[in-house]
Amino acid sequence: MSSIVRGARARARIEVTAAIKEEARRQLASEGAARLSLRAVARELGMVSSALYRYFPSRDDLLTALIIDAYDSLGEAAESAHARVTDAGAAPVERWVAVGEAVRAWALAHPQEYALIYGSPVPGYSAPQTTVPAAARVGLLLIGIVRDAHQGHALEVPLLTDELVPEAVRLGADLAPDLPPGAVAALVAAWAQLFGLVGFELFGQFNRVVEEREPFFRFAVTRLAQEVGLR
Amino acid sequence: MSSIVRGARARARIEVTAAIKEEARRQLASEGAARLSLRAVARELGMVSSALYRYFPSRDDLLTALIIDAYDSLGEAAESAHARVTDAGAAPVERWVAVGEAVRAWALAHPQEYALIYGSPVPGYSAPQTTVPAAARVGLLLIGIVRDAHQGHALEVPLLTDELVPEAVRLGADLAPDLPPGAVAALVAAWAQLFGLVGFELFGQFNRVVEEREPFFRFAVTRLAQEVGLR
DNA sequence: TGTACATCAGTGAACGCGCGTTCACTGATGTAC
DNA sequence: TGTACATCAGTGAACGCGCGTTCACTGATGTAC
Repeated sequence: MSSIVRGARARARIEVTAAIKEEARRQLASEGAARLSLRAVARELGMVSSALYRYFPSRDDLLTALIIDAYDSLGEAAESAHARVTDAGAAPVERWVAVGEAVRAWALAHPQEYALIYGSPVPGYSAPQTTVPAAARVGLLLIGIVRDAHQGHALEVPLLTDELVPEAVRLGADLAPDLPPGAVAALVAAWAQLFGLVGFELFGQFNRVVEEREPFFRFAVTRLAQEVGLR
Repeated sequence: MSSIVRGARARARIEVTAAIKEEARRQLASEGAARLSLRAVARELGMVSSALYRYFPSRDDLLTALIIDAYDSLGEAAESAHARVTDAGAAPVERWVAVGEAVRAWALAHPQEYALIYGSPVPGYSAPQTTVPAAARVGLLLIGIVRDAHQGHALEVPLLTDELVPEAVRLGADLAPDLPPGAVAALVAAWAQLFGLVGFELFGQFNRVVEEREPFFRFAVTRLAQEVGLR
């Protein structure tokens, strides 16, 4: 069966599945993940709650689908921002900053979806392995930037402490065997710190502290790029 | 009335209030903030749920009390770790690292309380101003370390970008008028980034990525200290 | 020191609500011959 | 092309559960005289 010619059933299934996720995302935005309710989603769609079970075997499976979508949506936003500046010939630092700013912009535009993937875990729910590839996209993008800088001999490799050498070597072998371990270790730290900046702004820790958030973020994320060794 | 000689009522009130918070904290640890239930707390204490209303006018007020306690508990842990190394004559970088490690250790020991204060906001709840002083303790500690380094002429003041100067000046005036604005801006960024490292570890982003977490954290938090200008 | 009254912690029933999930069913869509 | 049967989306009722909050009450503790 081609992917275009389809029976009414197959087409309807795709559309209804999309509508369920869309409505669930809407409720996520106003209520948060903990209060996401299958019954409320069904009600809003004019269905009976038990009908949702034709599409998602349980509430957790719906959550998982939303999580994967959120990672993918964020990943796509970051990737396309990165592609835009790369095509314009931007240097590694600018590419790093562009990714950082895309992550921040996406987070501000989708706060509850951001909370779903980078906030406190939903109690009683543990994300299955299926979320891993989508979750890795931003990280891979950052690795790619550092790799390009390294290949262009434009990477100042961060120094390691003795104590971290074995773990840095292991990390390097896992994530980017072609990069110096010091760069990989600094990169992983910067990756976590980037989301620290975004989370603090989004979750209100900057209220009554930082006011001009855009320039502040640009300042901080540029310094992160330099920390990793980009110039 | 002295604070020691008290009637049975006053003493009982203090004890019961403490018992309610303690049990609530226990439930927080196993269920998370969103599932914290007054009825469950009362049940566990052998009381009737309506009796809790003699102590906390609503669920949100209980949450607020837990939030303040959590900030204070974290603040105390950080302050006493800091005092310990300071008394031993540690340099600013070591003091910074000690505070960072205390924050991480507290977070690992109290994950749900950490999530309550630094994780995604609880939907429908907004923290009142009463939480502010407790929330500021770690930040003030970090400012103090940078101030001491500056007074001892051991601070390498971070450079500002032109675009951030006005905000950095404002931040400086607000938080530490005696410090150079560049140091304050870098400090605020490092503060957010510190919690980014802790949050990523705690909320599972480091699973299957970073394995030797203690040396990794020490590496990253030491670099943060250097970023701020500590030597 | 004893008594009358005021305070207040805790009870138990109730209100009104929402939730996830199961199950037997109806009726429309799809498939094999 | 037409018919018999299989598939499956959606229904409606039900199960069993938990929640926050209010309210009139009882009885112990505290206070004033």
